[in-house]
Amino acid sequence: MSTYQSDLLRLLEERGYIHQITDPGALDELAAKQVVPGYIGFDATAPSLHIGSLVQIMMLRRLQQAGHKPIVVMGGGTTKIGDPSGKDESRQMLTPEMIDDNIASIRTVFERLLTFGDGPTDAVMVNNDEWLSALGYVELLRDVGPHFTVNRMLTFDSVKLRLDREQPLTFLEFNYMILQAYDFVELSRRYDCKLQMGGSDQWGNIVNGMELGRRMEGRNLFGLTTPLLTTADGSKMGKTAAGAVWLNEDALPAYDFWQYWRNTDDRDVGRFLRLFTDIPLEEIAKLEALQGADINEAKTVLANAVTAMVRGEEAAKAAEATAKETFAGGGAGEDLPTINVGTEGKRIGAVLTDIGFTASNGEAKRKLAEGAVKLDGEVVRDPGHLVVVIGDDPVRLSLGKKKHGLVIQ
RNA sequence: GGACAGGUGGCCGAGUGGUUAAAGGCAGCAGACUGUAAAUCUGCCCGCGCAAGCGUACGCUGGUUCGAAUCCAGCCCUGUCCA
Repeated sequence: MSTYQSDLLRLLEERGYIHQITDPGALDELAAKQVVPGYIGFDATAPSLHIGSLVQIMMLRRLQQAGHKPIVVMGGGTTKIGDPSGKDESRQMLTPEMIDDNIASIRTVFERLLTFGDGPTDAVMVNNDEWLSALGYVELLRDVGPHFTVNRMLTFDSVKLRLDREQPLTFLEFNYMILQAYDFVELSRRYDCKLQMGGSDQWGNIVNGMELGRRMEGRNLFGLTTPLLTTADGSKMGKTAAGAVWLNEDALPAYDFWQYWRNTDDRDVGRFLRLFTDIPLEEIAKLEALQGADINEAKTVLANAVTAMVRGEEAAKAAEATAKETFAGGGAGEDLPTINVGTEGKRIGAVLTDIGFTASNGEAKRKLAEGAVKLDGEVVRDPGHLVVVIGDDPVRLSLGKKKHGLVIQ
């Protein structure tokens, strides 16, 4: 299987990105002899992507590392429609301004991971709204419509799922796949884009795009999907109780981001190191081989590498230092969340909620009753307890073993 | 437009007039055990309040009743079938 001649496919293969490829042989040949522009589409529904998208972003990074051209397609236009796949309900509509703001915010993360510019292998970011909004309805029906049969559209998982679950699928959403397919055609015209990548759930959409390209323009296009990434316990990546693990700093502090990786399941460590870091494979093999508690070392390496890449070297260092002090030393690092209670002090329940450890005063009280709350290592159970800080020394506040923060005056 | 079925807490899903803040499951949080892992066991799991207590909640709006998620009417939404 791993007899690829191109750097690209070898790299993707050995690091575990490949689930399916439409025509591996031909793509391999192409990638070995020329620069292959490839794209992945991203959602613009929120001001930040979360780590569920990180595999895709990494794939673009690999593409560039292997000497090809990554194209980041922001779904500004398709966001106006809403992707029906996997969603229970229709997506909420966003205003064009919100979408633009989201894209600008998301771009900051891409700029850390890809090299943008005008060179042949520099990354570019485009918004599919550019061409989708320009399409006239009649024109679209005439040019693209004939290449889709409703019969086939109905067989797509994204559609079938909704229908099977007896959930609504609006005509608007039904059109999503057509517009998405059209993206590929447009990108092949503009950038001679040859390859679309995505998660395995995008296979149908990707194939649609390829076919449309072939039928409309006679182009030979390729598709490649990654395995659907789940954690070892079977859950989808990127969601925690506190919410999604966002890539943008203002959506999730670096310390929490770092902690997410530090808490990786043992069984995922090797896989994640390959997918989400540039660490050489030999080194990963060594880390992966660590047994028992030693594997924590590998988790730290993982957390450092990913945080450094996404948030910057500084952020990673600060997060690691804080974690070390907090967990190993029993002290408190500077990077912990901090809350100010002023000179008057504040009731413990309010402090817990304000710092974000508990969602409500009620939950704070329950946790107090359970004996999960500590101030400077001392269990506090009284919900009426007033937290007062004397002088400049912060008080260390803990909920359970993992959530720590500092209370200052 | 018509007939039928349905809309319950983050999700799934019981409940069909009275301790029902609403069974059970999942997810989540905490405790024990550990390695900031997994598995397992235990507790918690609407909001406000230090507390007594209060306020919200079963699609929406009204009504019946001492009392409704449960009955009635209208409306909205979804599905299936018919036109």
